Amino acid sequence: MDSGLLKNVNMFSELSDDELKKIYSLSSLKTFGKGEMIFFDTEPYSGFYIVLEGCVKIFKILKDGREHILHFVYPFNTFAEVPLFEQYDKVIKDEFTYPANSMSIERNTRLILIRPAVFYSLLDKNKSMSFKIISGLAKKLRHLNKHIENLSADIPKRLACYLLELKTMENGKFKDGTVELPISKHDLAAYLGTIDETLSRTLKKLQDREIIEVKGKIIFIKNLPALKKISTE
Amino acid sequence: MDSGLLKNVNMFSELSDDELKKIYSLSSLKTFGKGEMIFFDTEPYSGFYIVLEGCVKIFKILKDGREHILHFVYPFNTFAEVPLFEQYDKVIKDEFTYPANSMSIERNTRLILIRPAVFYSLLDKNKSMSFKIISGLAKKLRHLNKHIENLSADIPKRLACYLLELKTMENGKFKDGTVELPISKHDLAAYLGTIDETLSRTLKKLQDREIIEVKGKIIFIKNLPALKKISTE
DNA sequence: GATAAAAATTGACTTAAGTCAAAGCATTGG
DNA sequence: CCAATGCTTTGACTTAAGTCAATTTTTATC
Repeated sequence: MDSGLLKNVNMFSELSDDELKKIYSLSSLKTFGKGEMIFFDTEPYSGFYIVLEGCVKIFKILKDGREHILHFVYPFNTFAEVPLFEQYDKVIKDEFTYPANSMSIERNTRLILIRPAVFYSLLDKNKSMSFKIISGLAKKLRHLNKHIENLSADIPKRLACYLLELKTMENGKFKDGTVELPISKHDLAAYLGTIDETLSRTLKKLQDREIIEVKGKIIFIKNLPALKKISTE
Repeated sequence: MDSGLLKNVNMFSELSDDELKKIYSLSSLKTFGKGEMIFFDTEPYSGFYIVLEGCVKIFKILKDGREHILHFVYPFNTFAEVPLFEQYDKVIKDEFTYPANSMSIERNTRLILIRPAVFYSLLDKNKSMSFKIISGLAKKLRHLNKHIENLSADIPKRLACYLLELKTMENGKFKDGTVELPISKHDLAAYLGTIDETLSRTLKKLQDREIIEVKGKIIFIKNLPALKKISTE
């Protein structure tokens, strides 16, 4: 009986045999060949996975077609559990998608899929605070994830993403498309993973192309569609 | 009384006024000027911080002196809480250091320092499973953190780090300094944030310098000190 | 308001790493 | 055992972004 294997999963290590059997009976066992996709990042979230055998890669496809791998997952580790802690309501309503793609990279990868409802009922005893902490950590994970994604793009793109994010955050502070950098240009350069000179030149290039206008820390966005294009292309 | 401010901290939002007062009385209030260091990543861990006012940057100093910022932290958010969930024993014994550096980037940054013991006694009600989940998330956070760090290094360094990590992981599989890549070179390239050709050339360069010898997925480490040097310089 | 100090910009140069195209190896299945 | 497909390597070329050095602009302080 495979349910005993679940004891090797850190998260479940202190559950009773009965509880393990129940989880097992409520979950799906799936087998994948090498190179088979497990899920895409466009797909609605339907639960997290435990690797019993084989290996899985978690990755993003960059716009230019390259793939950027975030994790390899080995037996008795879980993946795609983070969305469970992000926004309970949305997960329950199937309004969430997987945060990345996953593919089996071994011939005989065996997985267990744990559905959200099964997991939430387990978690039911430990409420409030612990859940909040987890939620906070999940947010940071998500943030770092995005950061990594940004770091493999070129500087104009990273800058465009930052400006657009800033515009969303500051929403309402200025009527028009103006944003104000909340940090020094030196700090912004370091945040974008580059150096002062390059940031300066990149800002200038965008200004010469009439996409933005820079006045110290105040930046007028003169051509929003163009900026959006840079941030996605 | 400042203890009421703590209700704005997500993690504490459901605690009673008495509990908040207790936390406040057991913690230290600190004020920093712009550019003042809050902690270094070489310093023993002594608790996590809550920003009441101002702004803090969390960053790593790269070997060439550049700084790479991981987060900005704004009022009512916490930072340096992750070590609390990593290895309880080590935190308690002061064997942990902060995972990054932090500096105030505003004139009048006010912070509260929460010591581990205070926090753990709060958490005491929610044990076992929730704690394990948190611990799992924390591990991934740490992993992503390292990944980001790697991405701002050049490819030879990223590769050297990977090989050394692999050597540690596989410890004992081979007697000598040999390692076996557990993934395809294509996947390794994507994991290192580069492309197949560059990985191939980088391996060759290391081989020409007699630091390693590549035979398919088997890699003999012929000059460990040199590899270590590349991974740190 | 003058002067010092810090922050930001600019130019000339270098280099790491990506692109494109082609060839060479190796697995694997019929 | 040999096609056939998928990995891996190599070469020639391009380009984004970093370095170094100097200057200009902005900000703070007496």
